[in-house]
Amino acid sequence: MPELPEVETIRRGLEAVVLKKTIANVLVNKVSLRLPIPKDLAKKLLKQSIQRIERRGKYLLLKLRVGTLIIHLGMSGNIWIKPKQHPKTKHEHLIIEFTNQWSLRYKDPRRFGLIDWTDQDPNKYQAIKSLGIEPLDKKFTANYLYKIVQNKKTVIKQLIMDNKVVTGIGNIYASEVLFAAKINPLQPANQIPLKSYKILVSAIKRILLLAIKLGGTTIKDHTDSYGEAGKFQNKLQVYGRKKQLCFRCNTELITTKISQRSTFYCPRCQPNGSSH
DNA sequence: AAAAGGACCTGGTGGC
DNA sequence: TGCCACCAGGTCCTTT
Repeated sequence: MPELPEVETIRRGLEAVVLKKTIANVLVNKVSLRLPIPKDLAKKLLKQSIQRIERRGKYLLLKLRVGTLIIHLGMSGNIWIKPKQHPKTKHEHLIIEFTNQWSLRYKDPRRFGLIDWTDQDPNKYQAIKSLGIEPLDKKFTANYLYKIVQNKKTVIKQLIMDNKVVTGIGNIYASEVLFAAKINPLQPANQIPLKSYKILVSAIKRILLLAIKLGGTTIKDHTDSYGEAGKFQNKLQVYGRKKQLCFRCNTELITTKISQRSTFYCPRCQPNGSSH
């Protein structure tokens, strides 16, 4: 479910409540996520406090005085802050209780997410060290993408969703940024001129920043850490608008699959063959 | 080496 | 009401 703006929304919400609070109790569900939750996690966390909360792509890094808790929300994950006495609900796989009245609840019905622990620099952690550049980093530029693309035949939508190239853009925002840049999602990446990459890169930055500002996109169940829905779904131009008309030119939008993921675009605003 | 396809899961929806 | 097929904000592994 969550892409960069949703994860960032959750990061900011957590930061406001749990920073520097002492951990009094930890409850771990035994079921496996993408990996098993470390058996000794409670021991590692107990009596510590979270010093900083960072984000790398779609990963949250909760940095303690000793070690880092690494969290990924997969497709259906969320983190809520609830009063400790609030009854445990289904699929809450990790509950961290603080010495005050609050608790952090990690919930992930589909269990594609990840909860892990590292004593080392998290940038050396397997899943994180292979990540590409952050899209909101100044070093993420048209020239950067253009250079990478020269030996890639993949279609542009797959390229911008490739976490090794640029991390954090998922299925919703991929369709949205390509519409904004008037690039057809099926266009081979190496056929797109630099000029179009400039438009694309600025569309990516602009749309991600706006989505963060609006608290992310709530299609089904994304919320911030207090349970509030996002507002970017009201700004979606193509994603989820099956058989509806383009807001810009009134043409019926096309829905297709690219590597098994639903893809939406306007055949008139985003013609194939001409990337502008 | 790169690309395609399947696997991993639960839950919601729409058709019959 | 039930059953079934299909869909979903992601990643990883195997096969071509």
